[in-house]
Amino acid sequence: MTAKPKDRHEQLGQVLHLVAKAWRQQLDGRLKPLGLTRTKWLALIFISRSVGGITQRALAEKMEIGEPAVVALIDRLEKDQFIVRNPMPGDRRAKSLALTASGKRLISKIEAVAHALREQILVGFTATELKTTSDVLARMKSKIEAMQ
Amino acid sequence: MTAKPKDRHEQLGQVLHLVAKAWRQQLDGRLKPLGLTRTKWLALIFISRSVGGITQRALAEKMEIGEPAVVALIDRLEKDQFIVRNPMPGDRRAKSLALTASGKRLISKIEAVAHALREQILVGFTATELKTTSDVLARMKSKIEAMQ
DNA sequence: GTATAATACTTCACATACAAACTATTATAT
DNA sequence: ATATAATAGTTTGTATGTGAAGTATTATAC
Repeated sequence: MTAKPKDRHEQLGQVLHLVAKAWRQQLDGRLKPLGLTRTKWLALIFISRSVGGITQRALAEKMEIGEPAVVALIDRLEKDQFIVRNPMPGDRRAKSLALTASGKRLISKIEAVAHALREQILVGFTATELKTTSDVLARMKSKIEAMQ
Repeated sequence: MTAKPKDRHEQLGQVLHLVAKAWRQQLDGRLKPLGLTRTKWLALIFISRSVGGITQRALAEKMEIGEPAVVALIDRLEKDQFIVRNPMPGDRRAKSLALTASGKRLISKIEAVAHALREQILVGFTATELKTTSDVLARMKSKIEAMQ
């Protein structure tokens, strides 16, 4: 009795989670000296990449966390003086998040560290391997998301 | 100017995290009707797979979380009556974790749900694709872990 | 054989997530 | 035009994580 193809990949899900976790932990470790936690640097990156301000609602969606989590997160980042809540022109309900000068200074350091780590991790794989992996992961993501 | 190979895979890290997250969220959603959270069902699986009891320290290592997190987790699982803390023969410092009858009943349901989801996600990929992806992810994990 | 170090668990303070309920504002339906 | 919906943000309660410090027990060094 030969195992079905899929059975030979029972560990794939496990490995997937472990790699993702290890990657995050490496990045966390390297950004910690800058006084940043994962949630904080992720938020800073999303805010910096948005042009003309971003609402808390939009940030919550990009980060795939809830609005209450964003409220607390923004509270902390504001206390750190990395960002500010500005009024949103045309909608008095919403707030427009923006980096402070101090926050902007951080961003380039964050991006540099993330880029260096990615290079370190991806070196040594063939273009074909990386392409297949990217494709498979992207298709898996679509498939999972299609499950509602 | 052509992009270097690695630059074409800048999104790989992002996709990797998003797939892992989507997968976890699907599983979370399916196990929620059983009254379980991710941390709880993960702990139950590790405990059930250990023969002859497992210490909190060992569980923390398998789950890759800290000991204080395990203490709180075991408190909750004990309150749910899924597990019990037994004295560890030969070492009065340690506790031996074991499933209750109720906990054992849960395990088969958890494993069935996880297996069904994995099947759903992995169907439609070729054996080659899955093998390459598994290999790449496993090598990435080793490489990251070798960074200390 | 006792001082010291390591180990297993716990507690505390805090960061971070979710769900549900609340407030203020804006949009929609009639 | 006003009653009703939806939206943006907040608050609250609970679950879950980390780091630092504490307690009890076991192992090690001399």
